[in-house]
Amino acid sequence: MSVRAGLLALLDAGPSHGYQLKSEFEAVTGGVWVLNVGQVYTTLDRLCRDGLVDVEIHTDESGVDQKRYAITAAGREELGTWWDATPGDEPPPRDELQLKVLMAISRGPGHALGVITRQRSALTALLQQRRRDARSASGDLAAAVILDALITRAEADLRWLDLCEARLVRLAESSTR
Amino acid sequence: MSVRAGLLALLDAGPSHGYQLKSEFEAVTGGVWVLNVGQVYTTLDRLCRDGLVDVEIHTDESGVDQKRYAITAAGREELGTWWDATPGDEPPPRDELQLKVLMAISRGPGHALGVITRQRSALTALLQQRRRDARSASGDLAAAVILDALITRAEADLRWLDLCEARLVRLAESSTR
DNA sequence: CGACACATGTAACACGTTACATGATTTG
DNA sequence: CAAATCATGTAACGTGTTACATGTGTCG
Repeated sequence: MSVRAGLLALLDAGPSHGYQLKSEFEAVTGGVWVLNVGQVYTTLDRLCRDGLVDVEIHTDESGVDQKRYAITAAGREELGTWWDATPGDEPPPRDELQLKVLMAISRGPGHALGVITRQRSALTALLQQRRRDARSASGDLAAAVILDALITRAEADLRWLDLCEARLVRLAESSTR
Repeated sequence: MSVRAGLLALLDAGPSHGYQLKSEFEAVTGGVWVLNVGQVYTTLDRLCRDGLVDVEIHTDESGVDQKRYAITAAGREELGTWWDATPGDEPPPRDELQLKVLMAISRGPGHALGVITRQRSALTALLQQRRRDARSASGDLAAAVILDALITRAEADLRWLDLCEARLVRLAESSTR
C-alpha cells in the first residue's frame, strides 16, 4: 500500500501528473526509494478505478495534452484513515533479516551463529556507509530524516543480533552443563 | 519472497506436506507471523513450477493420500544464496511509519509534528504490550527471539521519532530567528 | 544531430492474500 | 453427534515491478 498511499498523500497537496509525482515521491523520500515511472501510472489507474482520484486532460498553452490527477473527497477520506492508522492493529510486516535468523535457529544453533555473524558484519558495513551518506546529506531534510531512520534501524538490528547470539550461547552453556 | 524462502528453508530440514509446513512456519516465527494455509499451497505450486521443490504422493498405511514436498538440488542452491544474501545490495524496503513521517514533513512541519506525536503514543503502547508478551513467552525460544526483535525495533523507531521532532523544532527555531 | 530529460502508457508477471469448497479424523 | 483439527486445493483479486513502445522538447 506504500506507493498507493504515498501518491495519495502527494496529490493532497494539489493536482499533478504522473511524471511529476514520480519525481516528488523520490524527492520526498530523499532518493532512497526509487520508483519506476510505469508503476506510478498503473497505481494512478487503480486509484481512479477506486474513485480516490480524478483525471482531467489539461491542454497547456503549447497545445500539448497532459493528464492531471486530482484527489477526490473519497480519496481524502482514505488518506485521513491512513494518517491515523497505527501499527499494533496488524501483525508486524515480515522482515527478511528476522525471518532468516528465526529459520536459522530452527535449523540448529550452529547454523544460526554462522548466519548471525555474517549478517552482523554486512550490517556493520552498511551502517558505516550510511553514516557517511548522512554526513554528506545534511543539507537535504528529507534525506537526513530517512538516513536517520535507516541508521537507527541498523543499530537496532545489530543490537538484536547480539541479543540472539547471547541467547544461543546461554542455551548452549546450560545444556552442556 | 518471505513465504517462499521460509518454506524452502523448512523443507531443507526434510520433506513435509502443506499443512505441516504452515504449522512449522508459525511455530518457528513464534506465532507472530500467521500464514493462511491456502497460501502455503499456492507458494508450493510456484516452487514446483520453478523446479525448486518436488512433489511425491505418499500413500500412508491407512490408504490416505498425502502429498510430500521435497527440496531439489536447485532449491538448495537458491536457499544457499538466500542465507548468504545481505541488505545493502538492494534499496531498503519501504516502511509504513517512515513513509508516513516523510510525507507528513513534505506537507509541512505542523502536520508532521502531529503525526509524530500520534505515532509515538501508539508505538509506546505497543512497546509496553510487547514487553509484557516477552515476559510471558520466556519459555519459547522462537517467541522470545522475535519479540526481542520487535521490541528493539520499536525502541529504535521511538528514538527516530524523537530525532525527527528535534530536527523539525531546530528548523522552526532557525527560521523564526 | 544525438543524447537526455520530460511525459504517457501497456502487457506481463511475481508474490501475497483471502474466501470458498471438500473431505477425513479425532475428541469432548 | 457435533465441533475442532487435520489436510488439500482453487479462483479471484490486490499490489509491486519491470520491460517495452512511443513521442516531445531541449541543450550541447
